[in-house]
Amino acid sequence: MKLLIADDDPQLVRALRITLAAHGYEVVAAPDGAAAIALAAQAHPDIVLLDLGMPHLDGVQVIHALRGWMTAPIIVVSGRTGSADKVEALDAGADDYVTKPFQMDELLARLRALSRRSAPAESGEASIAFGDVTVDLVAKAVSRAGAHVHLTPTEWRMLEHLARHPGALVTRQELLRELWGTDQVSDTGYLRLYMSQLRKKLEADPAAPAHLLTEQGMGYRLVV
Amino acid sequence: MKLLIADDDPQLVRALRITLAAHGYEVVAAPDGAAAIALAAQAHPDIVLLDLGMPHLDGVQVIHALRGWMTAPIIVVSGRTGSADKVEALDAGADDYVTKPFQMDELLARLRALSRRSAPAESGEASIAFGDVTVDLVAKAVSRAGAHVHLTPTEWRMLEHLARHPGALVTRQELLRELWGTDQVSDTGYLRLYMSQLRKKLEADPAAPAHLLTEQGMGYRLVV
DNA sequence: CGCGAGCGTGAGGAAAGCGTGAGGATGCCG
DNA sequence: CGGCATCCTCACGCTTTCCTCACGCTCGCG
Repeated sequence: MKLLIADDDPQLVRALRITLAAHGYEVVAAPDGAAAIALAAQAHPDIVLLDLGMPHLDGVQVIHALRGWMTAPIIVVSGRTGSADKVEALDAGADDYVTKPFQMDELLARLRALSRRSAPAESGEASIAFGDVTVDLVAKAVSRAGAHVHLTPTEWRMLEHLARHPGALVTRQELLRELWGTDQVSDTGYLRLYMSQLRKKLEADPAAPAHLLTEQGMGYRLVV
Repeated sequence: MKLLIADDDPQLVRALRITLAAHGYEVVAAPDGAAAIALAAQAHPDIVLLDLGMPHLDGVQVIHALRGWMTAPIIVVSGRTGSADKVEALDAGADDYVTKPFQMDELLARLRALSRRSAPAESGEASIAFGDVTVDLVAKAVSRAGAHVHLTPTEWRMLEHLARHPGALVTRQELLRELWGTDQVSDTGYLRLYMSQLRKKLEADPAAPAHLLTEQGMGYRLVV
């Protein structure tokens, strides 16, 4: 998560940089509006932290300029507490407005709230594909060569679990616990049966599976 | 734009309702947490305005409950100014936190900022079509081969929910929560009945549905 | 070359889930 | 008060799914 800080107060920037870096953010900083715009264009930050009281270029103008081409959330940090200033900044395109002085944990929480909302829009790992099969984890739908494939609930849950860990080995215990809520390792007859049916529905040659692989003595693996 | 206000102060609710209605919002209100959850399930608000200090159910619990199934932005309005309260609410899933007393124009600006950001994510199609049936989600009207089809309220809400997620599997829990606001998984007699009636009205052959499909053991799916 | 362990797959019965007709309960409106 | 639309309950028969059982196959190993 990359963060652009635009503020002309070196001490505040220093404090922010240390705290934010400690919380896993990558931080870049600019001391005035013009530099902030240039840096945003170059570094593509995920979130912008923008001070309103910078020299040479009004904060609202900076917001307008940024909003001209980027959609990342903008949090305004300002000493002005009047509602007119807040309204102006928010309507210019800011997503949040925090007044100085502020508690660091509140700023961090607001950062989390914004990144939480913008994250799913950007990187939706909602579906995975292997061979001519696509698995849509949100719609709970499976298609093969464009045609919808019908799965029973147990088949689906089994495939879903494998698809959520593509490439990883999934042990039999894990699948049993996931599908039947039991830790019984006694008989694994179910697994063999349902894996067989999945392969019949999804593999070109069920006898020689290319993606739903067996790891003898361990479990199963979905390779994409 | 529909707004849900959850607050136990009748005077504040009244003031908010008047101001927000004057700015073009459709307003529904609930006096406590449980009612807010039920109303949210029923009314599909675009934004939720949530007071933290309500009786019977903690505001944070309400946020968790809402976040379990809906993604609309939540603005917390609270008299508590401590950063710990803010962090807790934001991390529970709230999108913004405004402290009382607040300026109405600031709240309006924050509403605009949130709706601006969530609008493109949520905006689905205004109407969808399958077979010889057209579902107009804005006008709440259904036509088949050009002729208007009359649906009862429950039938409509069921179809609407399916139509808003075309191709996706909709679980029975989801529909029950949507139509009856309950988490009862006990008996699903309603669903079977209303689906039967929908098919009679919309499918060429109700016995062999082509679009309103059953996924045994899971739920229903509308394929276009 | 025989053998046992692990795996794949077909068949079939039991159980759960589903569709639908009939009809009572409820609320609305003239 | 009576007609009407809607919601919901109940019961029955049918379909799908689940799971057991049995058998054949592959592969590593002595």
